[in-house]
Amino acid sequence: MSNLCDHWTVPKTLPLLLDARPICCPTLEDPAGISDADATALAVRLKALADPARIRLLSLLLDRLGEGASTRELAPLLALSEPTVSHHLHTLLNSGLVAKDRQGTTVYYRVVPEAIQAIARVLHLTCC
Amino acid sequence: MSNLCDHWTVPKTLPLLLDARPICCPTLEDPAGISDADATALAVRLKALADPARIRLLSLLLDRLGEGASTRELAPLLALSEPTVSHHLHTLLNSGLVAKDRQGTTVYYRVVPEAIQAIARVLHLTCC
DNA sequence: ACACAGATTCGACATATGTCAAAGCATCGG
DNA sequence: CCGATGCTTTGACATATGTCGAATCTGTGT
Repeated sequence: MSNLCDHWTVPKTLPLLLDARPICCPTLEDPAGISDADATALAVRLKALADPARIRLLSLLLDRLGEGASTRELAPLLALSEPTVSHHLHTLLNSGLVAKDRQGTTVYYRVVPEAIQAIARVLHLTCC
Repeated sequence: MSNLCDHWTVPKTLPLLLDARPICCPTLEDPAGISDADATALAVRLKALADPARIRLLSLLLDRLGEGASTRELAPLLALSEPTVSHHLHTLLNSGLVAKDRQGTTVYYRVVPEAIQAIARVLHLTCC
């Protein structure tokens, strides 16, 4: 379990880390506040996190930080079908919150803690 | 503007602060990870945050930390109708992210930084 | 009581989202 | 090459969400 190769697929759709710009940027005098593009980019990440099933999924993956877990393994723990779990994992993958690594026929997903930290940092900087 | 009375309405539907339990709670041996109830509670807050319009709304309110702003004032800045802005403010209010204070006929909304900090803390503790 | 200004609620609509069963892919072992 | 195993995609469906115009409500002043 510990000697898996490190072929973790980094998602391409979104950068791994946000550029940590807070929601309220004091140096900008932009009267409209944060830009629509920045707001949308942040919303995409938050949306990926904002679902009970995906939060429980992340929770389970955080318990298996080194190894990761497969769709087949996760589905019964969430009492959801495999297609549904696959769909949620896809969402998490697209937003950079998890990475995947194919090991033969089974695909292992693991959490990407830096991505969660990045969101936490944005929110923290917003209200420091 | 600075001598407004402090009648800010604290929302009743959700506690002001989360109980700051991380997504992965190492002290629990719960095989199913975070409980469904906790996951849903966290998801409700994140969902409130996970929308571009509401993020921009918070951004604008963060620029007026002391005074707050009204629906009428905010709607043109977002290029949205007043009912829509009212709806978003209601969502933010219900999740504890903003508070409101009626001053005559106009209602002033202000951000509740502690609520955002609480979410940031949960995410930070999750991946520390 | 009345009219007005501001905010919210209502009704309607289009779109997005979560879910599953069934079908389709991909990889490994004979 | 073929079957078995695990994962994903597709199609369908119900529900949730964002948006607006119109109607309604709430408080202020005359």
